[in-house]
Amino acid sequence: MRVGELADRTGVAPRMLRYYEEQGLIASTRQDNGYRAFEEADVERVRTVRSLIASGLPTRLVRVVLDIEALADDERSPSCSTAFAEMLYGELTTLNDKIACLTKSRDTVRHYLEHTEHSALVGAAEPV
Amino acid sequence: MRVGELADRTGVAPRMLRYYEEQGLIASTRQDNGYRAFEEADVERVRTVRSLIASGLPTRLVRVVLDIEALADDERSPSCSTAFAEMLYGELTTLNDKIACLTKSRDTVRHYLEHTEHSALVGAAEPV
DNA sequence: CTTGACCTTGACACAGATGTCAACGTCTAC
DNA sequence: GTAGACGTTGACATCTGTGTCAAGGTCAAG
Repeated sequence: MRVGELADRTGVAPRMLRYYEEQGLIASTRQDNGYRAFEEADVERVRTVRSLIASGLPTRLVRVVLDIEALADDERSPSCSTAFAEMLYGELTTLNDKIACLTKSRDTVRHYLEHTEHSALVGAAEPV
Repeated sequence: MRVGELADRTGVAPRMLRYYEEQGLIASTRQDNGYRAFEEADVERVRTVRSLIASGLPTRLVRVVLDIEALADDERSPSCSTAFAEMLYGELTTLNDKIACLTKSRDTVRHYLEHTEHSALVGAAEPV
């Protein structure tokens, strides 16, 4: 599919899709006419990219996470440099901190809403 | 305490503390000489602000979360406009999405690390 | 009184994510 | 073949969160 369709299906502007490609977060082949060609799987990938970026990860880290996700199934006992592993471990810690912080905020907001006369709204959000 | 001490104790540059104040995320009184005066509780508050911003929340939302947190203990059955409640509900959904996305990425990274020869690193990170 | 550490405000600069626009090529439909 | 929708690249603008610096006030120590 071309960039416009991918944009329609993900809700992400073509401009940003090109930017993500430039940053190495998504890939495309080229048609004879120079148009980008994306695959079905890119729809999911773009959604993941969006979420990760919205969650405060810089593109450079999004790339790492996606790369790891990609080889997770094949290479089950991978070897990597200690430096890389330590970097990942640092990021793991950062991710845990972010999750903890967001969870606390989420609970704060939810508890607040539950105590307003609009508490019915909260019904849908399942506790974790 | 003055801005320098708060900076030392939070690891956040004075420049950013003034910025956060400008954005309404923290408050200070002024001494006679014009110096900002912060309270003990601001140390925690600044840490919270940092975490929330690092988690991708824009300052405008950080303000809302902190405001809610502040009145959570006093006003237990607050009344607010439907529009505000709906906005909060929307943010609640966003927070849940971010948490889910970060959790998935965290698990991806952790599982990867566990399968490398550096798996010993992961020991500290408790599963959630 | 001077020095040095700390504070003030204000400005300018920068990076990352994003919007917008121009100039131009491609393709479909009339 | 021309119009219109869509694609391409490249440039510039904007917003946020930051860093840095200048010009100046405050204050404690020598």
